[in-house]
Amino acid sequence: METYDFIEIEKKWQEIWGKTKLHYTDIQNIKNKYYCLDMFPYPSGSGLHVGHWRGYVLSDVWTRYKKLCGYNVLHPMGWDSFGLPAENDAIKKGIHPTISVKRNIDNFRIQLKQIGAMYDWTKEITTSSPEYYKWTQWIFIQMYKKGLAYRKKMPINWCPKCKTGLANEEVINGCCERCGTKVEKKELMQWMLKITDYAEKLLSDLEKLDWPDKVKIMQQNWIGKSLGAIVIFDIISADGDYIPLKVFTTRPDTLFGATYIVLAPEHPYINKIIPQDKKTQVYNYITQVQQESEIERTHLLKEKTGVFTGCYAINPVNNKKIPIWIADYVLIHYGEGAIMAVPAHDQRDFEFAKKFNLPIIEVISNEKDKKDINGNLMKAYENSGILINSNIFTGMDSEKAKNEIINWLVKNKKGEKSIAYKLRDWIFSRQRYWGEPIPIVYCEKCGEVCLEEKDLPVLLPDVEKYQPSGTGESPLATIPEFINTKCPICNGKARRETNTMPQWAGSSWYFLRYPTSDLNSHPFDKEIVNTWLPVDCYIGGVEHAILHLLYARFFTKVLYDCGYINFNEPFLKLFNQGMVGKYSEKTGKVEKMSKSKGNVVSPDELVQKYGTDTVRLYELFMGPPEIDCEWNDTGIEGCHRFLKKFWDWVCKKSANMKENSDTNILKSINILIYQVTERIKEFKMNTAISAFMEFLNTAVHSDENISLKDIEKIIIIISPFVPHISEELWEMSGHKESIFKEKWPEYDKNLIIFDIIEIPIQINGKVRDIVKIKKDTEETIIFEEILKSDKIKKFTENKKIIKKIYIPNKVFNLVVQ
RNA sequence: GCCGGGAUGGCGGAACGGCAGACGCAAUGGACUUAAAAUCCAUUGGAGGGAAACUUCCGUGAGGGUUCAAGUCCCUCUCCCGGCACCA
Repeated sequence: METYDFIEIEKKWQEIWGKTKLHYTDIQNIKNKYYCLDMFPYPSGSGLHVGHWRGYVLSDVWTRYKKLCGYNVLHPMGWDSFGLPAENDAIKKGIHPTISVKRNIDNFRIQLKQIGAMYDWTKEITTSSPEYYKWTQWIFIQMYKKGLAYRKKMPINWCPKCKTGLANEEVINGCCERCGTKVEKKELMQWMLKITDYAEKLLSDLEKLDWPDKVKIMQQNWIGKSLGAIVIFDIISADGDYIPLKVFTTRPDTLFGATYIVLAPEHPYINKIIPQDKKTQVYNYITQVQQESEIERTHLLKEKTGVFTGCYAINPVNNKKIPIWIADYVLIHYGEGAIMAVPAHDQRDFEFAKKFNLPIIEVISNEKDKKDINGNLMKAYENSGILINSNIFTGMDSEKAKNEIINWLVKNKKGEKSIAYKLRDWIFSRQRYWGEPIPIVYCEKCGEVCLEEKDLPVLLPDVEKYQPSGTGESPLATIPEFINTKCPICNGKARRETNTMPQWAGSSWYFLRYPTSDLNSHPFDKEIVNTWLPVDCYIGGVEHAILHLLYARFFTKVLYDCGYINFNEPFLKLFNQGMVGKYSEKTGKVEKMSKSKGNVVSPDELVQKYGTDTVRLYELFMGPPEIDCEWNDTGIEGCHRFLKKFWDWVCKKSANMKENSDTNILKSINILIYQVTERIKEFKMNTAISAFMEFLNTAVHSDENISLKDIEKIIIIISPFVPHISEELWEMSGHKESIFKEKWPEYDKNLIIFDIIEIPIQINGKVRDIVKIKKDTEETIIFEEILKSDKIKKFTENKKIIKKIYIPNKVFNLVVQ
């Protein structure tokens, strides 16, 4: 009998797959199409670790399973190769990003092939190649033409270390997502994408997606829709004029409790309304706020600060004159950048009112909350209730009052129903080198001009210095050959935009490019994209739950509205594999594997020692694929033992094959097929593997005969997990063609049912005996059987059976007293 | 603070409301071997009783509840992980 020589076997089959191109997809054949997509990696210099393997092995098992089920599967791979790390590397080591990226990609491709995964390498794409980013620029143009891309001077999140602006989504706890440096504010002209125009669609379309609830909820919260009202307060300005001021509130029912107004420090009205004598004080405060970083300003424990403007506003419902304040707890970019403060019913307003001694008027009754000795609230009451101190609305339920007060406001032209979203427009420019140049020029005569498709791609020029200037300009700004250009309209002198796009740009549409990755005339073939997309199953880490997935959905919706595609969601099903962590000596915690944490486990030695198939099996066996896990080397032995045992068993049985399998083993095989099929479908790969182990444990102890046909079924159903050994065993049993051209076997429904079953007999809920009996035996007959049992008699003697519960074929419970 | 998710042997983890701990690791004892590795066999949640076949009680983070029956459903709490964070 041959021994299991995994090194030879794996080498052999990876070579054969490379030659036969078995897993290359015929895009023209749209029958039974299935698009399975991995989130494409950023090709870092440190290569793949066992954490990367987990997702790729999972998607490969799923892909191979789908192929065996008769689907024409597209499973491509590519590189998200623009972005900061390559550029930082260039700065540090002086290697041009084009070169380091290419080297890293070549290395990644080799490492991915080591997994033995079924990628179609003819569809490979690289976001930093001009052939690709030409079309990223093209999409930008489409957005520009629709008015979805615009320029705005605004304070952006500035990372002093990366020397670039960051999207709000890239700021974690006030720090740079990438390097952890405290983010500062910097006023710069920025390109923005109007993702807020799509807030409602991005929110409501979540409903139709087969995504983990967790991710949907995260996106929901990120978009942050709030129903409320805009209320118009008239301001009496410094000059005595009345100026209408809009505020947004979700609690119009508390309008009678509004005791002051707060404007964000950036509110445009401030200049207009401040009386002369207050100017110094107010501007000092605003300057102070501007100097604070976002993290300081938004720190929750921070005491409220603010300044009185010296002006007043009129509450439209009761004509009360209330003071207008400026405070940094009101944010300019949300709602109207101004609020009506209701300290009795909003904790933030309450704290502010307490600090500055502003009046607190209760307008929702509540008896439950404790009050101090003077009968004052100790904290704001934020729930609903019955209105008090609210004129004609007094006595009304607050939910009803919301509508009634809005109606009153509408009737009196003092407000309206309104919706606010937390989602903000997407800051789309980066002051860095290694990204897609934004296809815009500034002409002396024509001003801002967007390029046309024929002008694309705007190529990224070679530079000698990658260092960002730090002034907020990209390194491109130092290259005259790049900047100086001609206006496409008047042919006059023009300057190029020097900002580049963020890393998220290329990954926002790459799934559209794969099916026709070589197409030169268009970003994608409309017809082919419409048949192959949306992606049927998207597999990747949960860390992209908000950013990447939201941006990709946004791009898809824009292209849909432009008529380029006929679907408006890119990913029908999403599966997030859990991360693989390991204890880091540096941080003293179990963390995601990374070079900087020093906790990376390379698969190389494991592959050498046990083989790819064993590593694949172990990656899946460690636990449920969606749950995070901690890497532990010791368990891998079990998976290797199993494969050796499986190899030996198949070899031994093959030497002595019979025409038909014997009853018991046939039954076990059918149960195995049933279990494995169901568990793969549910992505429960760990339990699918234990089903194989259980089967083998009984099979090796059975001397029953087994037929070739049945042994082949087992090899087929194990092949998605361990493709190399399966191909070898398949070939050894006399086949010339790849096992992946086979069909997934069916199980015989009649064979997975047992005729004789064991029914636990419970007394008061505790199992006291088990009876073996024919399936579907009548209750009365089972009961007679039960009474014969000595074990049961022990518990029923001198007792009364007051209740009998029989759950057919499951359990029999006697309640005795 | 708010929103998610979780807590089961020494460890990773199984369990449509129906025999808790499948499968694997580690450990212990044994077989084979000059010896070891590999392999195979047995034991392995805790406590008690029995010479033994066996048997009783307790056990799924804590405390309540629903149910004939709860790891699973409901309420309260503790701890851990993830996301958001002055969003009016």
